Parts: sequence; structure tokens; C-alpha cells
Amino acid sequence: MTTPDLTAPSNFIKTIIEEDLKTKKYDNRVHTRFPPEPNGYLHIGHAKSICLNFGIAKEFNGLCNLRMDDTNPTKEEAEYVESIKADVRWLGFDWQERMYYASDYFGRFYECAVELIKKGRAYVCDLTPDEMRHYRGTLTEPGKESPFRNRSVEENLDLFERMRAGDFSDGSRTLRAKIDMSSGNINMRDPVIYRILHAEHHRTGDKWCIYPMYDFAHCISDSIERITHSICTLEFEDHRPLYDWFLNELNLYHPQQIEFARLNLSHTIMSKRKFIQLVEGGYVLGWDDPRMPTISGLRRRGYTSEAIRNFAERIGVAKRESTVDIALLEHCIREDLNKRAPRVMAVLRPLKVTIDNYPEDNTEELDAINNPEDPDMGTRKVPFSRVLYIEEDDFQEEPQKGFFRLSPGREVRLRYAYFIKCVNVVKDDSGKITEVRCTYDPATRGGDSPDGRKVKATLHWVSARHALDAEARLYDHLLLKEDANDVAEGQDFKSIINSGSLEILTACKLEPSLANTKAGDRYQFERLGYFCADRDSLKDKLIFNRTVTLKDTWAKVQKKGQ
RNA sequence: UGGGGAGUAGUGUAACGGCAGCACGGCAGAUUCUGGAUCUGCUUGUAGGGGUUCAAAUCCUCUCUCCCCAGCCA
Repeated sequence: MTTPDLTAPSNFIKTIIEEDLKTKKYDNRVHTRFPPEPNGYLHIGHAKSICLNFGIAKEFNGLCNLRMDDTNPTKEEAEYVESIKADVRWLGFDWQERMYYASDYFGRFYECAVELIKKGRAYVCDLTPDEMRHYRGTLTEPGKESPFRNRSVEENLDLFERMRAGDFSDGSRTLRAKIDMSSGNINMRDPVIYRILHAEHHRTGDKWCIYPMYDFAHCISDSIERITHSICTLEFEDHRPLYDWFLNELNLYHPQQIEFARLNLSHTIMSKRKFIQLVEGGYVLGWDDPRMPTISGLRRRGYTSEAIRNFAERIGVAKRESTVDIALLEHCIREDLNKRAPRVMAVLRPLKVTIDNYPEDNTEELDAINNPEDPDMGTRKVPFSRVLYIEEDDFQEEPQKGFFRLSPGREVRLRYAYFIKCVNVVKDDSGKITEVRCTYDPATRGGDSPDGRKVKATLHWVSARHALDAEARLYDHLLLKEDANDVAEGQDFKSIINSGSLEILTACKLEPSLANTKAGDRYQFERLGYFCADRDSLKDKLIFNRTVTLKDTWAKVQKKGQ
């Protein structure tokens, strides 16, 4: 007997499973599967399905298989198999020894096809693709029966065997199920179950030149693996009668297909076809570009698998088509990284600050807390000296309303260091501010004022002499609008691509504790956001991807003021 | 005009004849050595009409809107 996790939200699929468990429909077993086609990289929409299938298995003490749905040799490649496995594993799921391939069942599919022929339920059809389309009818008109529909079992058997033997060219014949050409459900109008494809398969090589179609292969694969609940997306809803038809005609163990709505995310796209346009059009730098909603892109961006799993849980599962606000994904990663990311000081757009009354060659080591959310993460030393960098927009010569950072005559705190007061502004010939001169109060060492006076802002900073050089890649939403379809007449999603989705800052300054950062390390740059070291990092120049900004009340206020 | 689905706050998702809840967002406030985090409060919803019932998001009925299907793709 399983005890469902009370903390995990329920959904209609779990309700069905609980019911099946009660009625012992599947013998108290729960067995799901995640069946990607290895023809591209996984994205966050797949993550929803992975979390659903593996999550349900775990919750009900069941099993979940990983299965490559590789029935079309012209589209699939071994490279994708590896990336899919890596992504599922990274997401935190384990299929143990149950790594399967539909192509492992090719022999079995063939036998099933022969059985259907013998039962008079399948026939070899010589219609060309074009003819078949005409015979199929339309959404509102019934189809016509193929002239080859009533061949004898013997002739069908012979023809099908010769299809397999390679006697015929691609597209010249198909094997079709004999169902009902007048069905309102077009999937039931004698669907093709085998096609001729003289193509090299990534696993079976040239052993086969006929390949089964999805509808035929999928239900039998599920059956072979003794799947109980075959969970798929909504567009397969009207394939279910066909799923059931094959299994009934073949008299096989019969899993239950259940459909749910795929994930849509605001401000981005979620289709392989569009990803390709992005990559090939040069809008992004590859499938794992940190702007892509692919698993590999999110990983490179700095997302954790915990955050993605948590996201998958929060969005729920239903049959209604919907678009989840990307703000929820961002919330999930902030929530996770807030607890685990060490804090560090980094200045992205440096503005030089000189402390006039600080001794010329002096350096102090000040204590800084690594993570105020987790005292166990300890403290570190940060060097302080006379010349520092602060963030350009932490200074305003003429402070706008509501701005309480540094400006002439005003005192602020340098985090973990001292109170400083701006006494002068240095500009170049063009009037651009090149340096701010300040004085400090030695009594405020560590950041507290003995006299109890308050300061309205605390700024992050980096000692110029000790700073590390770095590059920061700031990412923003891929699309300017929530909905990729919200475009002008005749335009597509490419017309609303956010041209500012990547901003590269090359003159960043980091505190020296970051010297040994490795690719993939995540930090919170205080007051700025969460950043993840990119694999492009060089020895003398670290490169960081901004995973997500911190929530920024000030930015909101400024935006409203405009 | 064929077949299959779906309509609950701005967004997503619960409630399965019995108080419409939760999360994100938004808006206030408290607090703070991150304008972060945390805490508190507020905001807004059952597509529409009729019916059954003591009681309807839930059952019946009519209507409206949206999505999917005419690959030898999955």
C-alpha cells in the first residue's frame, strides 16, 4: 500500500491512479515512462513531463522507464540520445536499468503487423502519398476505401514480406490498418502502420527498411514494458481510440493512456522548430545558449535542478491549455539560490571612489558574511584600501526623488566596511563623472556607527588594487511580449525578439575571493543578482552568466517614475 | 457544417453537492549592514442563460468562446 505524499499537490492524473489502485486495476502496480524522440534537445516542457512521470512513480512506489521513441531513422541521432540521458539524470531522476529503445522492439512490431494481416485487419496499400491524401477525405467529409483494401491475406503477407526484404522503393507501398474510412476521427481512417524507408537507423543500421509509425509502435512498446499509465500530451487525445484498437486487436496487455496539457511559458518559445530558427538565424548562440528554455540552456544559465523540479510541482497538471508566467520560474530559482548561493561583492559597471582621508598604502582585511540565510556557511576576509570601485548607478550627482544612495554631501555605508561621505566629483572634458572623492569615518569600521547614526543605503564595493577582472553576461527575456503569437499580421515570433536579451559587460571587478571559481559555480553578487561561472571563463578573466536579478524595488520605483 | 477536448482572481492550480482556497504577480506596511531575504495586510475569480436541490464551480440543459485533428512526423 502506498501513501501519497501529502505535501505534493494533487492532480487529475494522481486521482485516476489512486482510483486504479483502489480497484486493483493494475494489480497495485504503478509504472510510467518518459518516451522522448531523440531528435533534439530537451526543454523545460519536457522537464514537466519528466517530473510528472518519474514523480508519480516515486510517489506511488512504482517505476518509471526512460525510452527512446526512435522509430524514424531519418530524424534521429545518437548524439541526442546522450544529451537526453544527461539531462534526465541532471534533473535528478534515475531509470536504473530500464533504459529502453522502441527500436529494440522492431522484431516484435513486425510480428504484430503480420498478426493483424492474418486477422484481416491490415493490408498493403499501393496508393501514393498524394492519392492517399485524397482518399482520406477531409475533416467534414468521409474518406473513400483504398482499391487495395481487399487484397487477400496471402497477397498481403507476401507483399509485406517483400516490403521488409527491400523489394520496393521508399513511399511506393505502406501497410495500413483496416478500420473505418468514414470515421469522424481521421486517425481511424485506415492509418499507415508501416512505411518503407531505406535509411540508416542509429541503432539498427540497415537491418530494416520498413519502420513502424508512432501509433502502432507506441502502444505496443508500452504494453511490452507493462506500463500502467501512459501519460502524454493533449494532441494525442484523438489517437487514443487507435492506441486502444491496436492493443485490443492484438489482444495484448493494455495500459491506459492519459493526456495532459503541455507547458507554455510566457516571454519565450517552446518548440523545436522555433528553437532551430533561433539557432540558425543567429539570434542565440546554440541550443545551450543561456537564453534558451532548453534544459542545457537553463543549466548553463545557472538554474538548479531543484528549482526546476519545484517549478514543475508548482505549475500543476491539468487538461486546460495555459501559459505559465515566467516570473514563477524566476521565483523558484531565486528561492533556491537565496538559501544556497554564497554572497560575494562584484561591481559590474565600475565607478572609481577615492577615500581622501584613508592612508595611501594601507590595506585592511574585513570580515564578510558568506550567507546571512545560512550561518554555517561562515565568513571570509575582504580587502579594503584607499581606491575602490562602486556601481555606477549607486551614485547620482543630483539625486532623483527616492534615491538614497551616494550623492554629494551624503553619507552611505560600504558593506562590511565604513561609512563614507561624498565630498567631491571629478569629471572629464565631456562632463562624464570619472571619479568620486569621499572621506570615511574610521569609527564605523565593520559597518556600524558607535554613535548610532543611521544611513539610508549600503553599497557593495571592490578594492581597486585587489580586484579581479571579469566579464558578465546579462540575460533578459527572449521575447518582448508574453505570447509568441502576439505579432503583427504576416509576422512571426522573430519580430518580437528582445534585441536586449543579452548585454555583455567586460570591465567588471570582483572581490579576490573569487579567484578559484570553477565553471558552474553559483554566487549571489550582492544587490545585483545570482550569477553562474560560464565554461567560457579564462584563467585571467572569469565570465559569469546572470541567472536572474534580485528583486529590485528601486528599479520598479524608477520605472514608475518614467 | 465531422471528430476529440477545455473554460475558476492578472497568471497557474485546488475544491468532486456543503465556508471558493493556495502559489506567483501587483499594491500597502513592518523589519533589515543587500532597495535582497523575512513578516503582515490588501486586491481581484467559478464564460453566459435556464433548470434540479435546503444547498451547484460541481448535476441536467441550451448557448458562447478557445484549442487539437485531413504526415508514409512524434
